[in-house]
Amino acid sequence: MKRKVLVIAGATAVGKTSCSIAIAKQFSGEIINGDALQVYRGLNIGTAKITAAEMDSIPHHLIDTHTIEESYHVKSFQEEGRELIEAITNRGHLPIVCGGTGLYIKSLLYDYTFSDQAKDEDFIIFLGTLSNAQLFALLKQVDHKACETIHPHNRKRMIRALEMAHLGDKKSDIIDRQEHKLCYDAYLIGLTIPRDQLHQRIEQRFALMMKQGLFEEVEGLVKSDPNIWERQCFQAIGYKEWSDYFNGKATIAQCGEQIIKNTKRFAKRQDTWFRNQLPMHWYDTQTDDWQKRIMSDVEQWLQTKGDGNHG
RNA sequence: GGUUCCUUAGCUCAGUUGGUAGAGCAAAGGACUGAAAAUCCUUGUGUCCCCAGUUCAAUUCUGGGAGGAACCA
Repeated sequence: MKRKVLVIAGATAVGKTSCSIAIAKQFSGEIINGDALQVYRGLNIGTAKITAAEMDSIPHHLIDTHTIEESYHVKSFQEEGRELIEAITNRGHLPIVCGGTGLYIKSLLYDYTFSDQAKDEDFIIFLGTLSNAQLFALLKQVDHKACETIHPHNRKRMIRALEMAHLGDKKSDIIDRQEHKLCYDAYLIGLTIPRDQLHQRIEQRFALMMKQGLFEEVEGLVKSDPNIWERQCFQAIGYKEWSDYFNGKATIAQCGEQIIKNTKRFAKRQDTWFRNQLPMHWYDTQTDDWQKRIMSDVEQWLQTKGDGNHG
């Protein structure tokens, strides 16, 4: 029988965190963070990370597990997430994945496979010297099928596919070998709210972040690490935008505008992902009874036998 | 009060020697299998401020009106 996993997903600032706490309390759950950037210690305000007080003694996992010098990847998330689901289930608790990183959540729930092969840095450096057209031509030779889904301008994807082929397992072959079915008896909750209201919430939340000391947090990180701008974690919205300020190219207000704009775009991409990539059950947080409906739907789902046919 | 200039997409502005219009930004939609808060793709009908005149035809020319800007009193 498949393990039960509850997922709470949706765009940034819809209210996933408070929803997850309410559900965890009701069904004795433990929360697995599904946000790519909340694993980094020190990135707190800008990632809207849950505070110890907000956790309300609900166990949380995959938060603050990495330093800002480290890099985190889907593969690690998938491995650690699966181990956690196992452990939490064995404890008699309900695993609840809560977050907004679509790829992470999908790779955890489905049979995505990532090889163990080590990187060939020299090869990647070589690929970096090629033009887009050259990369595409090369990919066409080694993995013709992958070309169908990778746009010839998307360097990152072309380089990765070429790397996979170089290491001996083509991207298209790996995908063909998968069943593309849920590995768990998962119930996916998608939180949503009309776009214009989400935009308002994003603006309000940014103002709150500034009040809570976002700028000071960034300033502290900049002072503590001379290479901070090259760190993977500093491609996060709410952090990367400040480089213009520290270079003297923008004011604090201008950086703030940029952060709000990027957050709105990000929220749109998240919506698109969850809408089209995963079998979500949507709940509009504008309706009065959305929490009640979630509680009763989850209750019902918990009583079914794990056949994985939800969604 | 006078003179000159301005009014076109959500915003900033091009433009049409008269044949109903297009850039940037914003926005919307989409893709996504080891950076994913990343990376990449697609999308422009709008009373061309209002009214009247000239004209086969006016957003474009003429007159009037409204709103705005600068300068002069």
